[in-house]
Amino acid sequence: MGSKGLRRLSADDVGVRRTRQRAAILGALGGCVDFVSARELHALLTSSGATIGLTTVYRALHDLECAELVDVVRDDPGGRYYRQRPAAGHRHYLICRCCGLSRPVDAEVVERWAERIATDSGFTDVEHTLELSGICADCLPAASNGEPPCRRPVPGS
Amino acid sequence: MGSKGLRRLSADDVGVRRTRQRAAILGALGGCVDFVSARELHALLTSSGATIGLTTVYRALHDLECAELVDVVRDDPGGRYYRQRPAAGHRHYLICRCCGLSRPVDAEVVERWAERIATDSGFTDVEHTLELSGICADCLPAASNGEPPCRRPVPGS
DNA sequence: CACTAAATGAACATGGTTTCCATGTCCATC
DNA sequence: GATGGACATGGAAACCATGTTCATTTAGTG
Repeated sequence: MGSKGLRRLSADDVGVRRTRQRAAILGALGGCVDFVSARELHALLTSSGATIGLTTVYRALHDLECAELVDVVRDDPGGRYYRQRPAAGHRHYLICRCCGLSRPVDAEVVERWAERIATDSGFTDVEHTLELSGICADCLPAASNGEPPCRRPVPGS
Repeated sequence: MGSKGLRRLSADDVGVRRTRQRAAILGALGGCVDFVSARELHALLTSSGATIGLTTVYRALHDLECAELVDVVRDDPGGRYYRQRPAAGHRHYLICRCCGLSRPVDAEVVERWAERIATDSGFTDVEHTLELSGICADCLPAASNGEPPCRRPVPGS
């Protein structure tokens, strides 16, 4: 397995190849505004004509995750959802539990807090995960009627 | 399924019974300092002589989670780990990726930040999850040698 | 003591993710 | 143009935590 991640996905890099499949995955990810699961991405790709295996999608997403080129959130049962990282640096999101709408939030405060915890605690190599979820304005009417999720069963608390 | 949660686990509550198994689960949870998985808890209970089904452990932990009497963290593949909530209110933890040592951290800053996001965003019913992980001082020597986890394969980034 | 809803637990189902492994593809070299 | 090794692919099967079913047991009540 290509456990080195696909750094820049350029043919110049040693040990990482640019393939039709990876290009397709990157392309599809770029076209998604919100978070998608590996299966959703695979369905998207195959339904648009691409020939690609589910395994390959999982692998590519995993590599992208290691390379920190995508952001990941988890839903309640533990499923992973991926989104292209909008800019440099570590981003956090506020996600609608109903429709999956995702919006990056500024978490500078939390970053600094986490750094302080790290130095104060005696722990090294401290990492953090942070997820915010709620009901967006569009979904509020439906959600308050106890209706099921509008589009996708995305992240939970 | 007991979808009402086991509120106070007192016989006064209508519809919730105190059983040998639940008492054992609560007892075992109380005896654990750090996070345990459902399976670990089940193993702990059966190996100490109790007769209890894995299903029952899952159900009880789920109920406790709903009742907010336990805190939950997830490891990388999505498994859940439970710990008795140390006091009232929402707690966050710093957990050693190597040995599983868990230490509650004061996250007032984050709580307030999350509330502000909630009001600013137009989202309602905003919830947050936050996890910190690192390598504790005791594990640092072993971890830096690339050795495998000391005791348990607990949470990751 | 009898009765009933709640709880139990073994077997089975589920579903997302990972591993296996045979095959395919790319690239440098001969 | 052929060769070989490293990297990549993908279908099938394994994995594993969790959910579901349902016959049986049990707690607590009347």
